[in-house]
Amino acid sequence: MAVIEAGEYGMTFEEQLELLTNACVDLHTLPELREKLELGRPLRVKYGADPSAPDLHLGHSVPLRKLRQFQELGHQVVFIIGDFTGRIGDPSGRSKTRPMLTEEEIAANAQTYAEQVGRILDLSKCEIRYNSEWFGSMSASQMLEIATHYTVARMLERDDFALRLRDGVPITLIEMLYPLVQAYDSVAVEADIEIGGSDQLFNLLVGRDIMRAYGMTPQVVMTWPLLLGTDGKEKMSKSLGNYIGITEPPEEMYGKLMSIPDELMAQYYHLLLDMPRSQVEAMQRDLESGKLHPREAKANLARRIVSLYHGQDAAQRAAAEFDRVFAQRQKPTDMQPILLCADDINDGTIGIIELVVRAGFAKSNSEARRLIRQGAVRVQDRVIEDEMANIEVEEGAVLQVGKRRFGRITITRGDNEHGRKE
RNA sequence: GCAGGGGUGCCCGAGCGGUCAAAGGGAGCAGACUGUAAAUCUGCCGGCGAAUGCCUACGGGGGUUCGAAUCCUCCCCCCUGCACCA
Repeated sequence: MAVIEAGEYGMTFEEQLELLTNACVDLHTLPELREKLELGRPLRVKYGADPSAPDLHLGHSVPLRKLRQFQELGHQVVFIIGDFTGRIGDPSGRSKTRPMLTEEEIAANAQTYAEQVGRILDLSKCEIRYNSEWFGSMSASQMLEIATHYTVARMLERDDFALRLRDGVPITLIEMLYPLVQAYDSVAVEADIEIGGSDQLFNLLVGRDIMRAYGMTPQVVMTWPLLLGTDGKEKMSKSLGNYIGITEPPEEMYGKLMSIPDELMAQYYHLLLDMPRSQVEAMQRDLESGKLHPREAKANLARRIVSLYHGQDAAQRAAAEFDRVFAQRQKPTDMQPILLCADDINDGTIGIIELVVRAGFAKSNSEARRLIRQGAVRVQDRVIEDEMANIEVEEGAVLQVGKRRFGRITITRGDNEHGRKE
């Protein structure tokens, strides 16, 4: 999974700089970065992870891929797991209380996290640190001392604090302390550089101040844009459901990538495939002039991204499958089974509503009924419009709901357990 | 602690005794159109039911009423201002 193509070694200094700063939004500061790189030693590049959300998506992959590049250039990645803060819990954001995590949960999350990160980074070369290492044994007075180095006014400069204050959304004190805690991590691990998403800019900059307060050379801060989600409107996030997980199967990933709005392609090429700006612009010109069909550009994008996580063969197969189902309107080669057993079948038939629910394509009978009324349900390519219809049960018969959900009837013998929990 | 303003469906938000499963928007789903894109248009969007309908739901408990999301009461939570304060 080469992040950097041929010629990665023996890159000139300027080439390295260009690679590392590609797509970067904030850089504090370029002269300092040069200076650090010129030291000629492996730099300590810090990245913080939140152990409460172990599911990684392509949005997370942006900084992670950047870390990978640092790694390839011989630098030391320092991965911080924020277990100390995670254990405290925090009513952060709007009104949702972030759950307190137990040690076991954090350990489990960290494990899941590591597995996923390992798909992008060479974990054997990462230094993984838990911040309870230094905070766990810290005295209250040491903790308070950290707080002497920052003012409330400066904390309120942070956009989301300012907005929440204005809108009357509560801000707890612990939230104010978080940036300091994160900043102190940089002191503890002696970070040379800290990278993150652009939403982290404030926290990363606090790190610089706190390091200075502790008599250290401030870390260089670099941030990358937050990747927009598949809806093209909001940043990619699991809770908004507009994400593409890095562990998703190739077909799924490919399909989701094909469904992004065209306007998003440039960003995805730039951030997820490291295409330099000049090339992105060239591509956009070709799209505008009609020299390049958007569909082609998107298919190429999807194939290349899927390749990163599943290899070229899988990406190729996903692409072929996609064309088969959507361009040629054929059925997918693999369909999820709809398990039915003798109990479910009356005189060789099953009610269409029950079938749709059983297949998992509707959460309730009402929903199934609606789908049928709307002409979304097909059995063996025939639209079923009568919600009372009984369907002949045949092994291998295909149920389709909407454009993309397919299931294949599979008859099982023996007692039926699914669907009737009592 | 005092005063005032709030808590409504997945989210935002209107309703302020019956006509409320609750306006409107967003999200979601489906249909049309397409490049499974976006945009647009149409429909759906608590559960059970073939259906008249029934059940559950407007922070929680109790009450008034023929009838409560709407009124009273207690409790919980949030916000704002004032007071208090190391």
